[in-house]
Amino acid sequence: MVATYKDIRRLTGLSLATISKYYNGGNVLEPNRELIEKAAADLDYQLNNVARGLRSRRSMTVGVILDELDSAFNTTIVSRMEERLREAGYGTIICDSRKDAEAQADVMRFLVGKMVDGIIVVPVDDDASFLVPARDRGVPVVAVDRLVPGTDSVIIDNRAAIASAVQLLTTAGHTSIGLLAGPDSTYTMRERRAGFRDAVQDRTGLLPRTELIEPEHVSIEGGCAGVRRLLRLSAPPTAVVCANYGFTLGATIALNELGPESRPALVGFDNMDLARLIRPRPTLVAQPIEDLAIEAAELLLQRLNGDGPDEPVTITLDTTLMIGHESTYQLRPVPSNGRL
Amino acid sequence: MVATYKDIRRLTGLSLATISKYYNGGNVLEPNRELIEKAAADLDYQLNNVARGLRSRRSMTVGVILDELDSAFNTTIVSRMEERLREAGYGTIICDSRKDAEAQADVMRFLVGKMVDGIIVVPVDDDASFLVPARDRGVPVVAVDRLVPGTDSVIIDNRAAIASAVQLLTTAGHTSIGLLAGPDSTYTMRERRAGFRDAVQDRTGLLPRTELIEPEHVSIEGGCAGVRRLLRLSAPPTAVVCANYGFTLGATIALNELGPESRPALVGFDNMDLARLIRPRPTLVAQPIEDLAIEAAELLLQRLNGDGPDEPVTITLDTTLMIGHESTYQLRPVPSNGRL
DNA sequence: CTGTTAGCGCGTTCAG
DNA sequence: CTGAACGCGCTAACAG
Repeated sequence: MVATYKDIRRLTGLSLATISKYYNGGNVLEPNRELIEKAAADLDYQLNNVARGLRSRRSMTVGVILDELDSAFNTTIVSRMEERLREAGYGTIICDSRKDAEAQADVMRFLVGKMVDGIIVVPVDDDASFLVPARDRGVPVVAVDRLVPGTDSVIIDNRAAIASAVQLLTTAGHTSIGLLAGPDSTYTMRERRAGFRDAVQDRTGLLPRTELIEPEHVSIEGGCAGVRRLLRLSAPPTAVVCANYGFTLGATIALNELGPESRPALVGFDNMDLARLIRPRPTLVAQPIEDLAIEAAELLLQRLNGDGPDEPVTITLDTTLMIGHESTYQLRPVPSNGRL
Repeated sequence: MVATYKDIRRLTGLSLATISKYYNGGNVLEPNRELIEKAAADLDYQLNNVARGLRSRRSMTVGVILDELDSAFNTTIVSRMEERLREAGYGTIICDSRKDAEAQADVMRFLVGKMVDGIIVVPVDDDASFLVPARDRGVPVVAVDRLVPGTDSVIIDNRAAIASAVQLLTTAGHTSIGLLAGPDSTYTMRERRAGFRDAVQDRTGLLPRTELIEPEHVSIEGGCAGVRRLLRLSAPPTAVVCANYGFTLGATIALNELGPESRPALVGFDNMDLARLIRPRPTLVAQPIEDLAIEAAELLLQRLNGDGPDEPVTITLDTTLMIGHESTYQLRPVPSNGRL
């Protein structure tokens, strides 16, 4: 049987109130303090945070809803959040929505029923109706990697991210650039695609040929298939930009099967470990994933302490272009059109 | 304010007991049932699992302690466990021990204080003393990927795993094989190293030269450094076996910098995604990571339902040797010594 | 500073 | 089948 205040009372003769005060930082006479500490040690006593939360209405746990668990992106997100949250005394309940809106709504109800004090979520799509249960109960929500109107959000500057990739390529002389991007239903994909269009138009003065934008299922397979499809075009692009990590993996796999001569330039997205594994060393748009997680956790903690901003805020972080081996972004042979 | 039974009572005129019964599968008269359902819908009522757990002494949450969060192995582990556990109604609190025994002990106390019903853990080392708080409170623990005496464990057959790699290499004619393995303090490393020794002796009739066993810091860097050190030996091995995923990555990186002629054969460990990214396609000892997670979750659920075996059990799963491009495991040039 | 008395939201006896 | 009463472990008023 696990020990409770009553057991400590039995051993010390003190009242429950005194014991409670001891555990809540109140002033307790030195001899009593010692009595309690001894009894607690003897009983191997452990505070019951559940009962405690019943009164204080704080479970000291937060829910984290990810759209998938086994991706490098979300792995880093979880890791950093858990670190920061537990530091602040919070437990982290993770839930995988598996990119399914219904599952996401289920999970939200599940977490609300678990009385979590706050929720961090990477939403599956733009439909924010799943947030209702949290709103109703005043549970603060922070969205990550998606802009959710009316809700605290921590995102990256997706348009600038893609623009930096396009700029690198156009500077290297590319004028025909393909993009591998997912459906517009996802915020990041929509933004990156728009960023691509704008940047290409901006840099080359032309609208990108629509064939160069390949809407694909967001996955490694999609990246493989997409790059192959791009290269089968009558006028294939000389460079390809990948709008996320899965596409980058897939495109790399597909390109590995090509000879170096016919290989287009490639700018990938995300994961930095990749840079060390693949030859030629890839050029990547690196997201500040850890900062994304830390900022989100910090923002939620502020809300939980009641000292956040009055209005919902949006925190936007910048990406970094990691230049790889030059063969990954330069034309080869290099028919420099004078831009470089 | 969030609704409680009392609010439902107010709207229905029923007693708390009846409402409780409704939510716990008891028989309630049809009209009353409808009353409750209507009131619950109006109030947007949500059962308070915390209060509920106070009495039932079940928090319906389990703790999962990993030695690191951002590794492909643990990512898969978490993903599958969360899936299975939530299916069974349990929330999953994840904690990262960061391969630190003290942090692990902290986390254990944290979880016990959170009244988790059970714990799944990938322990950092062989010291099982951190389990005491759980034992004291009768919280069932399942260890994953480590054999913990007296505790339910789900592991792979590490010796056989390495033996399969060695067998492949010796069959291909290799007699001088290096191993990249971590310190003996980790169960898996100890087992894989022992498996290596046994297998080499078994197959070649010789004890492996000790220089060929490189104890390294378990990391990508260790893999890089280890393989370079092996190749600098006066008589470098013609093949290298990696005892984990990090080493495999590191070794691959290091080998990428070598010309194909001087490149030793390589058998890696773990992650299957890797196989698709790297050229030449690597040969890998693939662990059934998902099964590891599922079996562990299943075992814990049994314990939570009180219908598990009387004694602690050990579940051992088998690995699969994934043959990559033949250049990754065959001698080149092939001085077949008649074994093949 | 300490003890007493009420609950927190819900589950579980018991009567009825 | 339903209702009243009590208790889960702890915190928050208030008195002393």
